[in-house]
Amino acid sequence: MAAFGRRGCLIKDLQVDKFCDLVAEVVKTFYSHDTMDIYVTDYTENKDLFLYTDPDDPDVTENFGYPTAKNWRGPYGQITIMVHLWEPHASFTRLNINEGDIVFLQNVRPKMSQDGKLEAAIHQDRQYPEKICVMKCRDPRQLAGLQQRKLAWEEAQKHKKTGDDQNLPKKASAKASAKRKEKREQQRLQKELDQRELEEKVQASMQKQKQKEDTRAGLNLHVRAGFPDMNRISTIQEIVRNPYRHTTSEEGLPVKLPFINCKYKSHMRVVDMWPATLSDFAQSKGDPKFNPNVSDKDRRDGSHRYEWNFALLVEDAKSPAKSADERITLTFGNLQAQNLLKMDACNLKRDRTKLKELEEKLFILWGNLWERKVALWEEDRTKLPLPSDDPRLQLRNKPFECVIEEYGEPVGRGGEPEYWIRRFSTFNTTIMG
DNA sequence: GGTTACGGT
Repeated sequence: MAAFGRRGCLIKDLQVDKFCDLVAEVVKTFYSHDTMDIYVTDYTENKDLFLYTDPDDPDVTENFGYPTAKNWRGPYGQITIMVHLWEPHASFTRLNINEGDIVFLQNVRPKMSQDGKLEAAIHQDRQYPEKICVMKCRDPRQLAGLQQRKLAWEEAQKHKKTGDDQNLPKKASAKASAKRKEKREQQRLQKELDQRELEEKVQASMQKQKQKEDTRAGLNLHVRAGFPDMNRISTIQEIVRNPYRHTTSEEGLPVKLPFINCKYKSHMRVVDMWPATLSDFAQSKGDPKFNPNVSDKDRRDGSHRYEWNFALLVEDAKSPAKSADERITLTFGNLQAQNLLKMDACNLKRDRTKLKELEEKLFILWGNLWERKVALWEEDRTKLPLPSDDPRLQLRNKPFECVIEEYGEPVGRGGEPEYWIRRFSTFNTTIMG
């Protein structure tokens, strides 16, 4: 995965041929057969950019021989750069990005146009031809900086029009000067306060926005996933076929790794679970059936030491799985389950209160899936999993956002494992009770 | 790898 914001910079700092990443607002798009131009701004000024003049600005009486943009709707000034997109970025952008969107642009290559105006291009990645370097930003922290610069720019434009900064006296006594200094200091403090307030407001509004989008996407707001700045949503296919598993050995031979330690952000729906008895979701470490390598210590106090041990079968929120390879199993050991449930394992066969609590928590996650699983079995011995849109299932559950962690489980005794099993679980994902 | 602050497909 590309390092996020490694070469992040602002339009004001762009230099020809110095690759960089930008977070910017799309103000205009134009496409033609297999390329696309996007005009983006991050509300910082670069004097090498094309000057878009405001036709309503009385100060602009002539354009000094520069071309004007007649139908330009703003923003005016030198804060917008044209970025020329080559495939595959062009198609992706044409389908997924609209004017007004905030985008994260990777590997932007600034260049000079023939008439000396700063422009940029995103070329096809030679090493990974499928890689898309245009992403829509949703994350509050990434958006906040841009929003602040936008507000600051708009504020500055307003002042420019009313001419506030021209009312300062040209000459002043020392006393007046000191007074002005004090006033400036006050203004500075006030500005700092305003800024902090603004930041909080932006944060709050972004969070609200994210919630709104999640609601629109039909996501379960009671399940919270960490890493809010990870906004690339992976599908099961992408996770299963992670291209980074294919690599090269020291001898230069192709190698397929059994697993990769990495994390994905996903939108998932639960379609089955294991084991088939809810009270078996926690197991005693002293039980040799569950823990074959049970130690004397475990056996001694085993009856009091319980661990979570269950699995969930999930599929993509957007597309009901057509085949088994469009689903993955999430495995929950003690740590992952504690994080998901915010509950400690215990003897669920004895503690009915905890069992009820678990049932209620998991209901939030999987809706009526459990009761349908039980009912279908009792009706005519129908077993899950079924396709999630199977009418018999009458499934009423909401997909949720989660961080999925991929890891390898070593198999074999002694030091060197004989082989590894590729496993998935959730990470930093919690059911909010 | 395409031409000029439009063109709006």
